[in-house]
Amino acid sequence: MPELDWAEEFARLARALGHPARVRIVSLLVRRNSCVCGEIVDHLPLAQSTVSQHLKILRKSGIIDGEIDGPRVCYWINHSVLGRLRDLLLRL
Amino acid sequence: MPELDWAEEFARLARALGHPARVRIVSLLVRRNSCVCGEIVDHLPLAQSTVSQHLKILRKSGIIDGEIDGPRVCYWINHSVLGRLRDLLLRL
DNA sequence: CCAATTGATCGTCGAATTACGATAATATGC
DNA sequence: GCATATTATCGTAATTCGACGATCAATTGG
Repeated sequence: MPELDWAEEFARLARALGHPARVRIVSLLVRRNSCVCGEIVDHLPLAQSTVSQHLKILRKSGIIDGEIDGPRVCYWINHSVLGRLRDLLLRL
Repeated sequence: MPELDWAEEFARLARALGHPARVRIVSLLVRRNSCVCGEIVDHLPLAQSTVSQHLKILRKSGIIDGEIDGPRVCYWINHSVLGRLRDLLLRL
């Protein structure tokens, strides 16, 4: 990852949270510590493929991490990245 | 404005800050208290019309307010809305 | 090894975003 | 009233987003 202007870094993180489905996913993961993809799909009124795309966007932003766990994929919050966003917002 | 699900409210505010130019505008206004449109344009590598569009997006989100001041338009941060976003992020 | 389960990826479509130049609107100052 | 300055809006083109169904890939259980 090349070094990023802070405004770009902030914008990238903000944009990752710029969709209600992604906000709900993050909120769910914050409350659950970790969650398998299928459970996340069950919590949203969206097709599995759509949720998968949102998960990909969140993962690319660094806000969540994921790992294969048997036939499933487990996701969780990357608290240091989320903390970074909070930090950037507080000192904006 | 109809009542909004909190995740949608959060997403709307996050999306408003989901572009580096808008982050820079907000940052400038935080530091300056208030600023006339022309000064904002001078701080960004973008055409006047593009900056005007970004200002409109920020105004629609509620994060900034604006008021005509002679032939100019003065913009400033709406701290209660920005505070609301901070609050939502902290208790996410 | 096969069928079933789980999740990612592909292809596609309509809608939204971002950028710009050109133009319109408004206020000021002469 | 008129020219100037300032900002918003319009029209447009290129790109990205968001949604879906269909399909592919990988793992598990039998």
